[in-house]
Amino acid sequence: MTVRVRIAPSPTGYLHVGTARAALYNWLFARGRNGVFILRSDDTDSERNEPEYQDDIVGSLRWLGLDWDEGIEVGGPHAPYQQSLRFDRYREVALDLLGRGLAYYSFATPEQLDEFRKEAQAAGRTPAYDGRFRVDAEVAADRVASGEQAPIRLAVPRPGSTTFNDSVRDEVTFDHDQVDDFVILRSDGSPTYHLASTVDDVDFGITHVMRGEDLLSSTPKHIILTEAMGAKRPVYAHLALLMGPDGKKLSKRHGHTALNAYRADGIMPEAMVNYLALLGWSPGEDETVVSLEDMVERFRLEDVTKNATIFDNDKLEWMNGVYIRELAVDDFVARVAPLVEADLRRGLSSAESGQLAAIAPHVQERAKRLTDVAGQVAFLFGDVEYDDASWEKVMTKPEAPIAVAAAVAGLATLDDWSTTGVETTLRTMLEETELSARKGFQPLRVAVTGSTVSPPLFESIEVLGRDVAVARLEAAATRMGH
RNA sequence: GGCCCCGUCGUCUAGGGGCCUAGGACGCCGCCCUCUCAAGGCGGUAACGCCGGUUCGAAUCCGGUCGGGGCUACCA
Repeated sequence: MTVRVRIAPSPTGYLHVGTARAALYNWLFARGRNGVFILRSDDTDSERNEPEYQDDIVGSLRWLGLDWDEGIEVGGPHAPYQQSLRFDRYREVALDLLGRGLAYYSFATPEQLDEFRKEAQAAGRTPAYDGRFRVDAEVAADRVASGEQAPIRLAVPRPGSTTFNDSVRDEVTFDHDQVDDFVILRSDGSPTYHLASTVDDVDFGITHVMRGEDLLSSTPKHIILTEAMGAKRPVYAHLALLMGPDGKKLSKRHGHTALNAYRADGIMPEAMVNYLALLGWSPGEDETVVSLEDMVERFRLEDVTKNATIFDNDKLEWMNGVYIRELAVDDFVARVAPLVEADLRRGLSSAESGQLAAIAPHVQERAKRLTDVAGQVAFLFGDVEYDDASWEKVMTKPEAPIAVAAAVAGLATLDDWSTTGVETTLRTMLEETELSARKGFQPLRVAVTGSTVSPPLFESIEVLGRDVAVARLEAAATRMGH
């Protein structure tokens, strides 16, 4: 039987990193087994759905490099893959269950239910609704026929229990008195999540349901429903939730929860995938940088950890640096050029593109995020902006004017304008002025780049060009009062 | 409150009775390299929540306890 898995986000918010991780695990599982990966939209909540979110979900998944075989925007044999378009089907299932006595119209009032739950809780019993206010089928039918609106609840078999074998958690059992007679169809005729989701899983032939642990205790409901529909239950695998640094469920106050924010912050999709994959899964050996092919080949549900995992930005950033350094230089330039232009708020001329390409290898190994680069190369494409602290720290020292003057003298007449030419000239300057490299070069760096921190000095000067470099040195000399 | 899940360095993890004086990675600290900052190299810091039990032997098995998390809607 071919493996069929799905990810089913609700378009009520941007793609959450936790959902992205679940999507990745499903994708890895499918790809490693010749399976089918499906993207479905669980958009039953018309109040909170936004097209913007749907677009973000699709776009973010694609950005990560995850493709799907059936679903939103690609269609497939079970189209549409959008719950809001399948309400008739859910109603049909609910009515069928009703007809077979497996579900019933519920006339319990919210007050009754509320009171029941309060009493149960006060008595230390479980507050799950057991259907005690259920009325006779004929009575119910009459009331509905006379126009009364009522939700349909599933009649959970009592007494009873549901046991299932979770692929990551092993055997889990829920006694049915922990499971209430939950609503499957609201009184307005719309389906609840539980109904829509399990009908789709059945209809779409889903074989493995991999999802967040927050749905673990809903699983018996889904199993009872599935089997009431006469279908075979899928294999379940519940992934532990992502936590913030304080151990609480990852939320906005911890920083970013939306995947798109990481993209905007200069995280590479390849790094994100690698990081997310290892957040709760281990290939078993002492490896941290793993190729996508390796992941596909080695991913197994049994190797997914049960522990809740804390999202660690530092490690993500480190890994992003690793991936940035692995890039071919021209690929790096291609990814970074638009960011530099955005920062400049203008396009790069072809000469400037050449400068960017020339300095690229030197900033590539210094970047942790793609967005770091614009700031590191800004000195090439505009006037110098002196960083106050840098100026104060370096240019007020007695050796600063000496070093700058000597550099101007040397560079202005340099014939061989190359990295080595610049270096030789400046090292000669060092000997003449009897300054250490540190003391002699820092003033030049500040004069030329505006900061004590920059790409390597000789390369920076070379790429800047003689005219600009010398002009900046002279301007700095003037500013120092010499 | 009830039910369910989970507990190895600060974090992600390896480990599945002796290979564990517990390994790797991030972070942090130190040294080296060095024109700054990074990168890189080398070294260091740091964990089996606790209590019992089983066993010749327990991070590994069992029980309890404590701690964390999830669910407990006509939300998803």
